[in-house]
Amino acid sequence: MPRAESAHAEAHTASGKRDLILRAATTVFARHGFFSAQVADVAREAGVAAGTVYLYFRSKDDLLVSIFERNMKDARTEARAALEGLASPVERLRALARLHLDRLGRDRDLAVVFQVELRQSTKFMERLSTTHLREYLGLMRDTIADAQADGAFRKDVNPTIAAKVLFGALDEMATNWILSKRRYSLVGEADGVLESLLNGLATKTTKDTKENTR
Amino acid sequence: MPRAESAHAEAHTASGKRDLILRAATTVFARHGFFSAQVADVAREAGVAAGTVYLYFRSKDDLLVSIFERNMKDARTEARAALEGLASPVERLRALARLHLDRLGRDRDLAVVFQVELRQSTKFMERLSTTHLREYLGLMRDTIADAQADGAFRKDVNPTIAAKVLFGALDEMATNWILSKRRYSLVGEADGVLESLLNGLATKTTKDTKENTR
Amino acid sequence: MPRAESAHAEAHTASGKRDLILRAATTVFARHGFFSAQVADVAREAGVAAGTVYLYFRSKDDLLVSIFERNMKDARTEARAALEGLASPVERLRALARLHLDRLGRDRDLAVVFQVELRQSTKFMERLSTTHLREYLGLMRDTIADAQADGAFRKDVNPTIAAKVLFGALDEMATNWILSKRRYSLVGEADGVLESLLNGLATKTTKDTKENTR
Amino acid sequence: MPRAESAHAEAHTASGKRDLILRAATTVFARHGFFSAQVADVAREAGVAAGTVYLYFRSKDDLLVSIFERNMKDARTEARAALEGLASPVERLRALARLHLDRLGRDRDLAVVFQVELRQSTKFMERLSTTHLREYLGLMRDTIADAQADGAFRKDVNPTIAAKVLFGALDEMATNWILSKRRYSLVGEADGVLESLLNGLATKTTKDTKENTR
DNA sequence: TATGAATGAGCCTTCATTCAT
DNA sequence: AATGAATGAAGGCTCATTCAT
Repeated sequence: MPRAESAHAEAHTASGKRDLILRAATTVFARHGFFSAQVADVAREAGVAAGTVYLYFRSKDDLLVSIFERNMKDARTEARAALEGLASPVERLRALARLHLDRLGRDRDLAVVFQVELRQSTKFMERLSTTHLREYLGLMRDTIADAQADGAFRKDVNPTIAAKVLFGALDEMATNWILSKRRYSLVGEADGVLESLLNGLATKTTKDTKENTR
Repeated sequence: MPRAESAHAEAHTASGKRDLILRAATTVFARHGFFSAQVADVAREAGVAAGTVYLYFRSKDDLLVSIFERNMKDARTEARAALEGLASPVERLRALARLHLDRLGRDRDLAVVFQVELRQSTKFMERLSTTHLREYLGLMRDTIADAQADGAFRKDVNPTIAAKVLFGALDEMATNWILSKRRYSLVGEADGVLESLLNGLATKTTKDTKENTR
Repeated sequence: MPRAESAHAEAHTASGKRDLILRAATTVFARHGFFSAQVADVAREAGVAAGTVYLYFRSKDDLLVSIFERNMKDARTEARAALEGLASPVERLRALARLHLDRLGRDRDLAVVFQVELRQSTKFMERLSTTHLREYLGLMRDTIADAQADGAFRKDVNPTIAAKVLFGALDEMATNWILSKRRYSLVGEADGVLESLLNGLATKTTKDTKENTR
Repeated sequence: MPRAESAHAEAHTASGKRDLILRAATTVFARHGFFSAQVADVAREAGVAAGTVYLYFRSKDDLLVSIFERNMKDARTEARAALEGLASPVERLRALARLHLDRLGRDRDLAVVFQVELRQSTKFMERLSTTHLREYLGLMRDTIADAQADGAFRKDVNPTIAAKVLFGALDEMATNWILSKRRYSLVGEADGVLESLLNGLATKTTKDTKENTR
């Protein structure tokens, strides 16, 4: 997080104030919920006047969307860098899972906004899922397909379904973590999820029986 | 209002009108989103006056919570009946997954409310997750533990994590289904999810290597 | 209070039920205030259905007005009987004052309605003051004029003003009594008021000086 | 809106707008009654938007209470100044009575609010009577006690009762004045009230007889 | 007569957004 | 660029009254 250095220092640059407000919005939305939160609360948290928010954002909705866009952009950059050196598709999948949980686990307010507030209504959901999320799921699916081509993954599993299973599992880990009263490492869950999913729950004997016939 | 005829038949019993309103609320919340929807819309959809809603429900929030409670109760009853005859833990897990997706897949409006609208804010989320959801995850975890005791499942997987992975995967299937423009059978996804999860993505050779070392 | 015998017995006669509801309204209006009180509360207190109230009264306003009319009628009857045997105007005035405070002091709920709830708005006030109150003040004024004719009262005091002073003093006693946390006899205040007013506050010497010149 | 011109001059100071709204509320409450009056009416009368009222007042109730507080504060200031130069307790009592009626007589709308609207319910009444009114009655009682110590007033009258009689009499004068169709000077009634009360209604002969024995 | 479920008009209050300074 | 006072649309909820039974 580059802005961690000094929020005050950045307040004098245009993009610095934009980030300042976005950061405040994240905190406030996480604390009160998007609908209950007032734009005035965000402004107060950011230390600016209510009107100033509208110099940087079109609307309250735009604040929420911008939090998403901003962080997805960062996440993409981070992911590109991390995946670059990894040749093995399996390793890339593991890195993806760890990045996903690490990013949310580092910032609880952000996690709340991503896991709860962004799912306000189908209006947001559809908008998000048809763009970034589709892309993210696509990346997972492709990586899984690569692993299948490699021979590392079984070829008789639909990579699209497998990607959704993985994403869903990670998503659930994140949601559970923010709702839990216990404080534990979210990224620490990544290996457990992957282990379950890569090697399966069943013992070898079970695996041979044809259970999935109707 | 096409349902007005059948609704009329139910209108003469107290619980009939309550159900009528709950049904209308599900439709309206799914269509407009909980926050955008107006109580007056719900009333109009149900064919009653706005004030009548408040004879059966304390508040707009109560409508949302009641949709959840009502359906969880039904689901529990249905689940109990379905699981009764199944001795094998693995079969019970499969039944659970199918029931989960079948229930949501049968009623798209209900699915939207469950997958989107009920996750409005941490206020609802916490309330729901600390009661019904905890119980549901607990049932999955216990069934998985049973399978481990049976020897059907590997013992070196944490059943709590495995339960979350399964629930998360099913949840993601449901969310993808409602957001998708394509019309397909949601319950049909159950087997694919289970197959991925039971037998894992990895080929046997991959499984033997120690991939999950950091 | 004739209805004291048995409210239940009277519930079977038309006027009995009317009185029952009026009694309930007095209690409820005193407890919650006229505007906050709901017609349904009155009905519940009376042990009848909400709709039944409208068989006996035109509106909620009518309940309030009827409480007033009913009690003024009783008061008039009582006053006529009490004043009949009294020849001395001064004694009649004293009897009037005692009756006034005694009637309110016997029934705290009624007192609250008379001292507070009936003064809701100029709408009620004007209606009441142009009828019953005018008559009541007129009775006081005439009695004072009689006392002046008798030689018991000074002739250089305007009887209209004196009547208002007396009524205002009694009214204030009643209002203070209902707002006071202490429990004391309201009618017991009558003599003190009269003593102050008849003989004045000033000592004889003071009385001779012309203080009331501007 | 005839007052719009002068109002405009005040609109530029924060307290100016607050006063503007309070003034409008007094007019509207006097005209329609507190409960029938709408906040929107008050806003319209003040020439501001409905929401603006809530920038200066917490609630509709707060408007009513603020009218009271505001005027009691003014009245106290005025009374302190007027009483300062008066050594004689009797003169002070007379000044108090005249101030009381003069203040209400100068502003009919204010008088209506004080005499009628503020007596909405025991909720308001108790709140007001336990603070300002208690203090006001206390001031009257102390002044009467001073007059007794001076020898100007008889010592065998309870000053607390005498204070209530005086206050009640003034209060009744005010109420009669606002309900009367006739237009006359309210403050002009002060001397008549005091004359009655100071010197009493009874002639000297009557005074000697012990009428106040039961 | 009596019921009480149903009605629906009405209102206080909130708060995203604007705009004069 | 920044302010924050002002706006006014919008909606959840109440409750007096009605009416089919």
